[in-house]
Amino acid sequence: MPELPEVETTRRGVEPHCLNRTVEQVNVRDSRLRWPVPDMLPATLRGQVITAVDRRGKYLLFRTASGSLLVHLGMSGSLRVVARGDAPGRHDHIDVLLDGGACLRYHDPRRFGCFLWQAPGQVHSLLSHLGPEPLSENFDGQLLYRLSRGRKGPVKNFIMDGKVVVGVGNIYANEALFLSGIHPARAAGRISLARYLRLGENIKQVLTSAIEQGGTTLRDFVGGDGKPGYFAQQLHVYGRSGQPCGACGGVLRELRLGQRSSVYCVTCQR
DNA sequence: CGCTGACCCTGACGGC
DNA sequence: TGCCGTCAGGGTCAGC
Repeated sequence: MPELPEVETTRRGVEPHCLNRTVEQVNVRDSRLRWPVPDMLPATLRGQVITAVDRRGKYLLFRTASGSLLVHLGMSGSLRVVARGDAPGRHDHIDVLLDGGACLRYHDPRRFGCFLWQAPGQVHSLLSHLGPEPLSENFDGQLLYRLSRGRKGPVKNFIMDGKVVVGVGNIYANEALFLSGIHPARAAGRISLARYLRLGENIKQVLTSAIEQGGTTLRDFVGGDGKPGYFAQQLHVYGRSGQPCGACGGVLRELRLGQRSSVYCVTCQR
């Protein structure tokens, strides 16, 4: 479900309800996520004050003095604030009860997400090898150009590699490549600096725009405040295979790269 | 080191 | 109506 804009939308939605709140209780109804929810997590988190809600790539970090709750939403996860006493539904696996009456509820049908603990002063191994944030000054086309030299794999897989840059998932990879006029299957190492500079800017632009729109709602994504995102209306290629290209009118084609669908325009993208 | 494919899991959807 | 195959926004890991 979520790419970086959806995770950031979730972060912004839940942050006001969590900041400076004390965790009163953690209820784990199903611990079988991507990795099991640690047995120690509820007791460790109980009584702690949430001092910040941060994001690293597609991970959310709920900071406390004794460590951080590390949450990933996987493909189908969502985190919402509900009223305490709101009955949990199917796939509502975890509740974090906060003082003041709010409840942070983790929902994840496919259970590809995770709910883990990061010790204070440490960086979890899941985060330690991540590349730069795409919206930071540490990321640009220069970086893409430098890291891509000699690489034969498709550029789409390259920009979705979390060791290169975090947060670029299938939707926005497709969109950024379209905006940049780059064919998704082109070998990453055979793209010029000038084109990577454009791609870097377009990645920033498409992610920023999606965040402003509250993310892309496909199926049932909702942000932390329960509202859907509106970016889907602006998608140029994702989910539009067989439809006309908005730029040239040609029919958009689809191919599979790394087990993921890639939609592109044969005329506009080379 | 880079790349490919299997795998984790449930649900929605299309074809028959 | 039901069964079956396919696909879905994530990422890790093994193997070559």
